[in-house]
Order: sequence, then C-alpha cells, then structure tokens
Amino acid sequence: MKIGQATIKDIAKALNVSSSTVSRALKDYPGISDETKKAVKELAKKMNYRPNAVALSLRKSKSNTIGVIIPEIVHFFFSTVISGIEEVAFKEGYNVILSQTNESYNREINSVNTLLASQVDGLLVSFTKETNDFEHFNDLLERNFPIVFFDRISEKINATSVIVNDFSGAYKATEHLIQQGDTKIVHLAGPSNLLISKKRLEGYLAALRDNGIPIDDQLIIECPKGTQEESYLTMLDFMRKRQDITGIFASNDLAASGAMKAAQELGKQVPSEIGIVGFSNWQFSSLINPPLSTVEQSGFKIGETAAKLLIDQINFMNEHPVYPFTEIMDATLLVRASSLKK
Amino acid sequence: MKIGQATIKDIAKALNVSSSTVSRALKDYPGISDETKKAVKELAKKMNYRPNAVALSLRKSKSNTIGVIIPEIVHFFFSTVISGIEEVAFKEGYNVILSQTNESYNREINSVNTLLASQVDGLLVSFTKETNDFEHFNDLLERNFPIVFFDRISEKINATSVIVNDFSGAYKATEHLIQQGDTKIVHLAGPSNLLISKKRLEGYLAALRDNGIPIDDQLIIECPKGTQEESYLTMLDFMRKRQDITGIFASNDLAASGAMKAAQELGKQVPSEIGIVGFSNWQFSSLINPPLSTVEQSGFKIGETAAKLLIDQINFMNEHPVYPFTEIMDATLLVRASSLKK
DNA sequence: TTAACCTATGCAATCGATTGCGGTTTCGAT
DNA sequence: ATCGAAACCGCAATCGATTGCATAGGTTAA
Repeated sequence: MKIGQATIKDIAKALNVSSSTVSRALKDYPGISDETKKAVKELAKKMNYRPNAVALSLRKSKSNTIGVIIPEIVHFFFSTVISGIEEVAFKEGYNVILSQTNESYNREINSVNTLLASQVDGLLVSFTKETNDFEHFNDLLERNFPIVFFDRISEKINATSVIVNDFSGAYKATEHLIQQGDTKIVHLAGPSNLLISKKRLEGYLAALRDNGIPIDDQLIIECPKGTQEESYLTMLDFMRKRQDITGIFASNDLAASGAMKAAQELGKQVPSEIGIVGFSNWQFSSLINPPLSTVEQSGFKIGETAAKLLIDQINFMNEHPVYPFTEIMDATLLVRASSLKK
Repeated sequence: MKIGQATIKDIAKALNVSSSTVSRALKDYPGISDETKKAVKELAKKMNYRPNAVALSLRKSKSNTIGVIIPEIVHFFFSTVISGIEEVAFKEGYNVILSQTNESYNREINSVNTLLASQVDGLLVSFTKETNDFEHFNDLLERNFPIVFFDRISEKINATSVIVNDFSGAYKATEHLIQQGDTKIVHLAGPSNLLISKKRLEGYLAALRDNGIPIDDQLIIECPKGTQEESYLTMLDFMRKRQDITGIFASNDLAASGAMKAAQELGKQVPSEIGIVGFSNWQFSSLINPPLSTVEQSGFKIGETAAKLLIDQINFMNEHPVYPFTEIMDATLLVRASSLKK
C-alpha cells in the first residue's frame, strides 16, 4: 500500500499495549488512564497517525463518500454545481467521487455500477439527454438507497430533486424589459423538446399577458442549437426585416450574446436602442461589452442544496422514512448594462 | 450499510460452500469444479453481486482511487483538466476524488490529509497561489508516494509534472504583436511566485530581445489576482499616463479582457490602436468583442497526460524506481481579431 | 493392498479499526 | 486479613474478500 502509514497496531506495539487501548485512548473513551491516553496521543502525533478511512468504511459500513454523476464537467453550470457540492461535502466530512457520462446512457449505467461498488453512501445525479429508461435509478430508490437529482428531472422518477424556477426567471426577465419601456420583445427560445425551454417560453408569454402586451408569434424564434453563431445569424437577418424591435430575451446567454453582436453590427446601440437579457449567467456574461443582464441560476446553490439534502438523507434514513420532494430554487434577475435604458 | 448488497458470504451460504470457494469460482481459479463455478456465477448474477471495493481496498492495500487537488473547479482550464483526468481514470478503472482548495494553503494541507486518509493510490496536484512551502508534498515524495503535478510547478519540488510550454507560448504571442508593428508592449504578469508567471515573462522578454526591441521595465505590470477588475483598473490608470502603448500581452485571458475594457473606455480602438493577446483560451475569449487572440493550452490533454503518468507510476513503482521528469506540452497561438492590425 | 497423487474444497489468517465482554490489579473499607 | 468495587486494559469477533496451507475423498500405479 501506501508509504507505510502508521497504523493503530504500530502504536500499540511501540507502547506495549493492545490496539483496543490505542483505539479507545485516541477517542478519549472512559476507562483508559490519563497517562496511557497521553502517551498514545503523543506517539500518534509523532508517527503522523491517520486513521485508515478504508478500514473504517468496512467496519462501519459507511464510506463517507458521495458519488456525483453529471453529463459534462466542462460546462459552466455543471462545474459550479460540482463546486457547491464539494463545499458542502467537505464541510460535512464527505469525499466526492466524480463521474462524467458525456451524455451517454451506457456510460451512465456503468458509472452507477462503479460508484455502488465503491460503496458510496449516496448519489447526486443529473442524467444524460439519452436517458429515457430509469430502471437503474428506480431499483436503487426502491431499496431506499439515497439519491438526489438535480437540474434534470423526470416524472418517471419519484425522488428528491433540486431544480430552478425557469418560469419565474423568464417572467422576471421579460417584465424587466417591459419596465424599461419595451413592448416589441423578441424571445429567442431553446429547443422545444426540453422542459426548460417550455417553461421559459411560458414565463415570457405570461409576463406579456399580465402587462397587457399583445403577443406576436413572429417574435418567438427558436434557436435549437443555442450557439452564439446561430442566434447571431438569425437575428442579423430578422432585425433587418423588423426595425421595430426594442428588446430581446434569450433563453440562454450564448444566444443573447449572438443577438448583441448582431445588433451592434447593425449599428443599434445596446442598451439604449435594444435591451437584451439572457439566461443562466454564464461566466462570460459579465465580461462582454456591455455586460449582459441575465437570469441567474446559481449552480453553486443548486449543488449546495442537493448535497445537503443528500447528506441529510444519508444521516437520517435510519430514523425516519424519506419523503421525496422537489426543491425549486428561485432564479434571480441580474440587471447589468445590456438592458438598462434609464 | 447500503441496501443489503449481496456479499460473497451470502452466496456461500445459499450454495452451502465456503466463501473461499465462491471467491475462487468467481475468478475462475483452477481447482474448482465446473459445476460449482457455474452455480456460483449464476447465483452471483441473480443476486446482482458486486465485489465490495472497500473490502478489496483494505485487503489489497490499493484503493484504485486517485485524488485530484485543484485550486478551483469553476475555471475553464481546470475543468477541462479534470475532464481529461476523469476520462483516463475511467478507462483504467480508477475512481477520481476531487478536492478544491479555493486557493487556500490551509485547505490544501487539509485536502492532502483527507485524501491520504482515504488511501488514494496517488495524487494529481495543482497547488494554490499561496503555497510557498512544499513540505507536505516533499514528505510524501520522499516516501515514494506517487504524485504528479500539473500546470503549477515549483523548483522546490522534484516530481513528475505536466505543464504547457509557457515560455514558447508567451514568446509566440509577443512575437505576433511585434509582427503587427507593436514595439511598446505591456506585459500584464501573473503572481511572481508561480513558475508559469516567470516563464511567460521570460518568453515575453526573449521575444523582445530577439527582435531588437528595448525592454522597458515600466511596461511589466504584475497583476497578482488575475481578475478582470484588477487589470481593468490597473490599465485604466496606466494608459492615462502612458499614451504610447500599442500592444498588450496579458498572462491570462481575464486580465486581457480587463485591459481591453480599459482601452475601449479610454477611446482606444482595439485592435487598430492597441493590439491585445491573452493566455489560456478561456471559453469567453471567443465571445467578447473583438474576439480575443490568445495562447491555447489544452487542459484536456494536460489532464489526460498527467493521469496517465500517475497511473503508470502507481502500477510500476514496485518494479522500478521513478525518475521524475517534466512533460512540456506545446502551446499554440490562436490569432483572433483583438490583435490583427493588418 | 497400499503408497502416491490428484481434485475439490475448507480453515484460518490477513488488511485496520471498533467494541462487547471479561479479566486483572489495586485500593479502601470492614 | 478479606471482600468488593472501581479503574484499566486485553481478547476476540466483525466488516468483505483473498490466499497459503491443510485435508477429505477418490483414483491410479506398483
């Protein structure tokens, strides 16, 4: 193994006592003389003793490790989620084992198996886009294995989940544009098969309706790919035809930045002539010029919340049953320069 | 523990044989009748038996787990590195435990201890900006514990490392600016205790020297934090005093974008009046206006390489000693609009 | 017939730490 | 002097899997 880490036995041998005594001394159990305790602790320190977590896991049937399954690591949102998870896990004394699926269903199955074999105490999961069959999760849930899902959820799974309030985020963003005086607001929508796209579109529509603004179907433009390039080209074309546009709400920041580029290229001032709001608060959003207003879905908080819920479940599952619920995190509007007309 | 995972004992009991037999049958050891093997394997499958990795780790003194210590997870470069590490680890049957230090030295010490207690077989490390004392690593290295450093290295550590060719990257970037006609080139340097900062500075200096351009110490400005804000403020101030600046080479993209913002705010056209080149090719670099020229360092490859080297070391350290060396990955210049004057 | 041998399996120790259950001292009280 | 009770500490089992060694039973050759 390692570099001959000192074990309890080593201490015991050196001090001519039993390992039981060493174990108890280290944990300040009663029934060990102060003298012995002192000697043990001193030697432990000197030998740089570190309890072997593997042995502990085996003995206690608890690994103090949680597994995280995500589609991609290189993704601003997911990496912030991981960061939040890691923070909470660290504080609570848990290790985090990471497994990325690259959006592959088979890899997901594989990850679950590997993590289970590693005796993780629970799982934090955002499944792949391919995943339609949830047996591998439902099997575990039925056996009361702790799992918390985040960001991506399904009605086919009855488990604790953490997601963002897309509807309300989109509503706030649209309402903000309206308050800036906009009435002709384009919505750059995401792929219509994703639940989040639908929710964001609904939020946009509701805000218009509630403010008495007529809905113009032409202003709802789907950008299935969601790249900067795509929305840049789309909006370049569209804004040439429709000179009356005064606001854009994009369902993601990349699309928003593409639209911004198109507007600037057409000589439209942002924000004075066209206000723009994105969604997600990617890292680059604050770095572009003008800085992009956006809806923040704090991956960090999602990660924190999911991790806390999971660890709670792990700690208390023996005391009471678990009632699955869905935690809907508030999305907050982040107003920056790109939408401020006043 | 878990959900009552089936163990070897369960199989043994059900089949009325000893656990030794089950163990051997599962691994096709000789000396077990085909009949028994078949029965064992079938039951194992039916009971969904998965070998307990914790028990195996204890027995074999090998956890098949590697620890990754990084300053930040939410960082384009580091997240790509992690991704590369994870890919290789997965293929080789290793788990990855992640620990982020948030650039805190104490947290780094803590991470090392936690990971060691978890009996990881090796460590992949990029230390914090605060880290000046390397005892905690050198102790381990002396005891032949496998560690591979990446991105950030130090002469105080004699271990296998993977870095990008910062010197050559910086050289290329600076030379590119010179070719665009710049002679008054500011270098926004990183924290001077990081070797990468030094190397980049050296590359900058060498390119100037080789092209017969006098070195002006005033043009070398340290930005220890490396944030956009910092370089924005610094350059705003500096460019007011020095109107003759025509080019900026920043040791990272954030600093470059801050400088770009400052230049634009002062009414200087980028790139025509001031050419700017960054370093690292962060995701946002291609999205800002104008898109930022930068030096690309493939985090994914670095991660892959570091993980391979580490796993090699783990596998072969008993067969032959380890000779530390430094793998230098090539960095390529990515020319975008921000530096193209022609 | 019996020693020699092979096949198939079990025993028990091991990895490191924990813990229920006893077992020795030691000391004070009667 | 004797008894009882603290005060201290050790034995051994346990977690799950592996593995060197032993052994039961059967076969074969001399």
